[in-house]
Amino acid sequence: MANSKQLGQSVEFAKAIADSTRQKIMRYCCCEWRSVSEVADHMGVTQPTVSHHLAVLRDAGLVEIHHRGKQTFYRLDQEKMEMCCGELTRSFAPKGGSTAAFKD
Amino acid sequence: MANSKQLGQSVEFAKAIADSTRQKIMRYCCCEWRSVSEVADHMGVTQPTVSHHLAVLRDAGLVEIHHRGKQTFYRLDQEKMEMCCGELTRSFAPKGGSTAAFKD
DNA sequence: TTATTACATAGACGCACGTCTATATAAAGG
DNA sequence: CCTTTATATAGACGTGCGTCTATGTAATAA
Repeated sequence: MANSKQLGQSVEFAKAIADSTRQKIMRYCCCEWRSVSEVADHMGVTQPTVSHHLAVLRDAGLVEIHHRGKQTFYRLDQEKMEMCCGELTRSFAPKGGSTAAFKD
Repeated sequence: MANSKQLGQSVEFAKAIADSTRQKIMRYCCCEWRSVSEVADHMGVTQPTVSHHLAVLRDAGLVEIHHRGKQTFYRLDQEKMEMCCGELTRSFAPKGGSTAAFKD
């Protein structure tokens, strides 16, 4: 039952980022540690909704977590993001080199 | 150009590839032109299901289309794929360079 | 201890999505 | 014309997902 790992990884990654609210959270948590309430205040959704989305990102391994007191801080794992995007590129754009996407 | 459109593009792209059947089709149509029935025969789903998934990929601009006689051929647009993956990387992994995803 | 704060979890609701069968459309041939 | 082949489309059905409210849990302070 646990076959085709690589494909499952890319599918799980795509599902994790396939939501506008989640991508907003990802952008907000991209470069700074953010608490749950901080994220909830910054966006137009409730705190449980934010917790749900952060749990999805956590299960996909896309965020780092850090506890301090009563608060929980999340930050996007940029390395993991780059790895997943790179895997997508290698899977679905094998013809291209590594520079085609970075033309100015 | 509107920066807010980029977000919508990334969400639409993620939604388009966030399905295992669709990713299988994408892999099968990655480097060769494939007819609809050819894809349906290669996978375990019906022809209308394949047509549906190809329509989703077409609406997202991820496949090229070519008609010949009664048949319709599809091929994954690798350039578009690389552009979308690059946009994801630039959005969610801005710290990394263009080579970090390929480290061992 | 109790109260408060921050977050997670459970359950419900509605909508979107994947898959199917049935049917329509278009092209090629008899 | 009619038939066959290849694909697209419509509709139905079940499942998954995003969001909410209500509640549980852990940490801090009085």
